[in-house]
Amino acid sequence: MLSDHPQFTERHNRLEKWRALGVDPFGQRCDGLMSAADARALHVDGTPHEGAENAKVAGRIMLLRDIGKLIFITIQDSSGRLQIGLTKQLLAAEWDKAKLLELGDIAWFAGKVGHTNTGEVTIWATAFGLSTKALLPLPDKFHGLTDTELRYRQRYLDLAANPESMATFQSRSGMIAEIRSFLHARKFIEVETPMMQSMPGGAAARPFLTHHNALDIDLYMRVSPELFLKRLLVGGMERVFEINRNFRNEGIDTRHNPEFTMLELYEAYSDLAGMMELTETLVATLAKKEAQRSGQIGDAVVLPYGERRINYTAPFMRVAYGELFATHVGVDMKDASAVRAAAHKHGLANTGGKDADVLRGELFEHLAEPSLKEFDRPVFVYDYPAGLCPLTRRKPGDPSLAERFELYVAGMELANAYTELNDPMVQYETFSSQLAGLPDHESMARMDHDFVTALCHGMPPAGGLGIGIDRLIMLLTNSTSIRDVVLFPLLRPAPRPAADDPSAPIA
RNA sequence: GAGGCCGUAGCUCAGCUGGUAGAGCAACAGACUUUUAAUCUGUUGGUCCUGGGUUCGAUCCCCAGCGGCCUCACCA
Repeated sequence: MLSDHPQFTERHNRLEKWRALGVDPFGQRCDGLMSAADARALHVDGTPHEGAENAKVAGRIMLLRDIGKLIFITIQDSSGRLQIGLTKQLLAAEWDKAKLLELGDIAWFAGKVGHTNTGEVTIWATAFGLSTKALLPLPDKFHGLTDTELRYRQRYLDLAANPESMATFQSRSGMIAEIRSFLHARKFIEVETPMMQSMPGGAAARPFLTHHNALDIDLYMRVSPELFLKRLLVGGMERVFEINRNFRNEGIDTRHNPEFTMLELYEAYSDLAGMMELTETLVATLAKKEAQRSGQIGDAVVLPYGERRINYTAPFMRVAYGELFATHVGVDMKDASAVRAAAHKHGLANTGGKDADVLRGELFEHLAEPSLKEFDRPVFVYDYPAGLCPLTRRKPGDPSLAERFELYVAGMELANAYTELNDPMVQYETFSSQLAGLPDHESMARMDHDFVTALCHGMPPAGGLGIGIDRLIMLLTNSTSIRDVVLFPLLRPAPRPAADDPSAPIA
């Protein structure tokens, strides 16, 4: 049984009626189509009721009003919706087929673009055909699909029935194209580095483990492309970027999906300041395009996000890590004993065994980071404690600080950038001390000898930047859950229907 | 991993101090040549998430499980 849906049989009967009329219900190629939006644009002031220009469109039947010898159908394609009028008078011999069309079917229509008595732009069909018979019905034609679980599990229904969802993913695609074109204009080249790695590095995150049969080795899904992209700097690719998936075996919530898309880029001879300029320009540019798309005019770029409105007009705010720390923890970050006392006071466990910078990081996360969601502008936080950033160059004149910033928008970490560390000896020692002090899953990075070797050959001074693409899309499309900007977010597998044989082999 | 909320027809949702369920849309039969979520007449459709318990009786109360959402924890 293909489907136990209660309407499947009725629709299958309808399919047989099409066959009886000599029509292949799973159609074929259709030439000369235009989009519904383009067809609509053929209707201008002065166009007569019955129309002047010819158009041919195809799409899914979303609404159908059968008034006897006249049928109004609203089709939807990726450009939007358009009304088709089918009359017995114009279609004569094809009328039996017109009466067979039903909601959810995919069909094409050709005719002149006119309008109805009430002014609705309408193609008065003189020819049409079934492109694909739908054997299952669409969700409620008015309410769409609201069940969040079904929206994620059956995204095709969400896209077909909920125009806002389609719009979000169209925006996503457009924004990623913008990012590529922005970087190409700045002479970056796009590369792809391994997603399956024998040693996961570049970020302190739990990896997924998998296995290669022929080589009989375990492999990790990457948590970051960083160490490979830097090898490319050593090789002479001076400006590289990758937009691709990272995989982190951690919790799932509104801001985290186990696989997520990162933009990571490296620019030789640049530094943290260069990355800040690039980030600010890129994010402000994208926000401006989105604001224009939604009809905003003028120089200010303000986009809604949940309950608040974020102003993306450059320059963004800039605040030193230590400044936020002093304000919210109430202690000078450089005063190690005061930091330890503060950690103890705020009940952080095992204060004794931890590195002082780890304590600083924890205090910051608990006390300072929450305040970042109060800002209605993007804010760069810079000058991080060096111990939290093993792949980052120290600040000239203050080795306790690292040349790093994070960009926070609406309290979300959106971007992370560094002046990259390129001293192989410092790198080696940092790796070593990180591995010695902490359990594996907490270590900031694992020892990667080949990476150290690469640095020995010389990596140019560089700035590096990572931007969480999903989060960026969330902010710009006003989506408060990452699952609304990831087409197929990870869910627990749906329970297997009882009728299925649980021992059936998986293809 | 912890807490809160939720799960009723294909979809969107009502309902009940405990007495085995309703509406709209969709579907089916019919009417209709200018509709706009078309309208009108008639009809079909339910493991009230699953399994226990309490009770004369559970969709409703209790416990456990499954799934989802939210908050927190985890988290370059």
